[in-house]
Amino acid sequence: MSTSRRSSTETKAVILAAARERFGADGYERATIRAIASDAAIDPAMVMRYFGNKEKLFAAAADVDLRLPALDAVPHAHLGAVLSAHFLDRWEDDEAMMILLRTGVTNEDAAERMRAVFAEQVGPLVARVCPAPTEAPRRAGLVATQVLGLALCRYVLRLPPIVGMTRPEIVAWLGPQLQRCLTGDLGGGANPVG
Amino acid sequence: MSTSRRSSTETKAVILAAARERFGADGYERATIRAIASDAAIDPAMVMRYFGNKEKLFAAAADVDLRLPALDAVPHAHLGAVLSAHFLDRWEDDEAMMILLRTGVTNEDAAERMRAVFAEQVGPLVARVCPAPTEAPRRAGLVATQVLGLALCRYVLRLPPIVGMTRPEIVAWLGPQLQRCLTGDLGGGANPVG
DNA sequence: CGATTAAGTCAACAGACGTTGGCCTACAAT
DNA sequence: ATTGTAGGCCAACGTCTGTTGACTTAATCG
Repeated sequence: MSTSRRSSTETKAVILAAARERFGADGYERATIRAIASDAAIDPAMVMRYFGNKEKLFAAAADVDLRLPALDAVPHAHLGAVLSAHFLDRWEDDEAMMILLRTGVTNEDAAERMRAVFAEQVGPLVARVCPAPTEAPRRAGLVATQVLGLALCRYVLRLPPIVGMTRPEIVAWLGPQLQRCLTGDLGGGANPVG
Repeated sequence: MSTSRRSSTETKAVILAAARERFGADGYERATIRAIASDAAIDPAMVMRYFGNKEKLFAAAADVDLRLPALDAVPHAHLGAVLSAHFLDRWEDDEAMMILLRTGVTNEDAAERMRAVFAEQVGPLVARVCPAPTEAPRRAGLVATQVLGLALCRYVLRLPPIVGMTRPEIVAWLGPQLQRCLTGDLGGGANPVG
C-alpha cells in the first residue's frame, strides 16, 4: 500500500488542496511552488506537470463560487439576515474566498476575478430583489463593501474586537447592514438620524 | 546645480517618498528595493545605508496617523458624516493608508500595525462619544469594518460601481453607516426592518 | 516474459532578490 | 594644495524563485 502509486487525478487534487491552503495563508507571492509541493509531499516538478504554471495553478485554486441561494421565496424583510448567515458560512468553509481576498489586494488578475464574482454572482441576485433595477450594480457593490470589510477585519487582519464577536452576534449586526444595502435608502434622502 | 550633491536628509526623504509610492502600489513583496531606488534615481545601496533594512524602510514608510479631529464639539447626530468625510480625505491624500491596507493582508507586521492604529486612534475617540464605554472597542472595530471595506472596494479592488460613486454620494452613504457603528443598536434588539 | 506508458524524482538553469564591501568623487577645512 | 569626510556608485555575494529536461521506477498490456 505504501509503495503503490497515486492516480493522476488524485495527485492533482492533493496539489490543488495544498495550493489552496498556501495561497489562502500566504498570498500569491509568498506561496511558493516549492512549499506547495512540499505540503503535498511531492516534487515541485509535478506541480508544473499538472498545472503548467504558477499562474494557472493559482487560477485553478482561486475558482470561487458563492453558491448564493435563490432568494425568491425569502420575505424581503429577512434578506439581509439570510444573506449574512450564508456569507459567513461560505467564508468559513471555502478557502477560495480567503485566497481571493489575500491575493486580490496585490495581484491584478485576482482583483479582476473578485470584480467578476460580485458582478456576475451578487449582481443578478440583487437585481431580482432590489426596488429599482438601475440601482442593482451599486447595491451589489455596497454588499461587497460590507462582506469584504467584515471578512478583512475578522479573518485577515484579525482585529480582536471583531474576532471576539460570536457568530450570532455577527449575523445580528451584518443582517441589517446588508438589508440596508439591498432595499434601504441609498443616501439621497434627508439625514436619517434619530 | 546639476552636479551638486543632495544633503543626507534630502535623499532620505526622496527615498522615503519613492518607497511609499511603491509599497502603496505593489505591496510589500513586489515592491523591490531596486525598484524603489530606481524611482528615486539612486543606487540600491543608498537605501540600505539610510534605512538599514527593507523591513525598517517599510516601517518608516508605513507610519500612519489618522489625524482624527476632536469630536467633542460635533453634535452626536453628525458624527458619522464628519467622520466619513474625514476618512475619505485621509485616504485620498495619505499613501500610508493604502500601504497598510495593501501589505497588512500579507504581512503580519503590517497587520499588527493596522490593529494598533484602530485600537489606539479610533478606539479612544469612539470611547468618548459612544453610549456605553464597554462597547467602545467593538464599535471601533465596526468602524474599521466600514472604512476598510469601502477603501478596499474603491481604491484597491476598484469595483466599478463603487469607483463610480461621487464623493458626496459616498459621504451620504457612509455617514449613516458610521453613525450606526458609533451610536446605533449593536444587534441585541429586535429585528429593525420596516 | 518484454515493452510501453504513466507517475515520480533529481539536478540544474537563468533570473531576481536583499544585502555587503570596496571604491570613487565632490565638497569643506586646514 | 592637501587632507578629511560624507554622499554616491559599482560589482559581487549568497539565496531563493519559477521552470525545464533527462533520468528512474512502478504499473499495464502484448
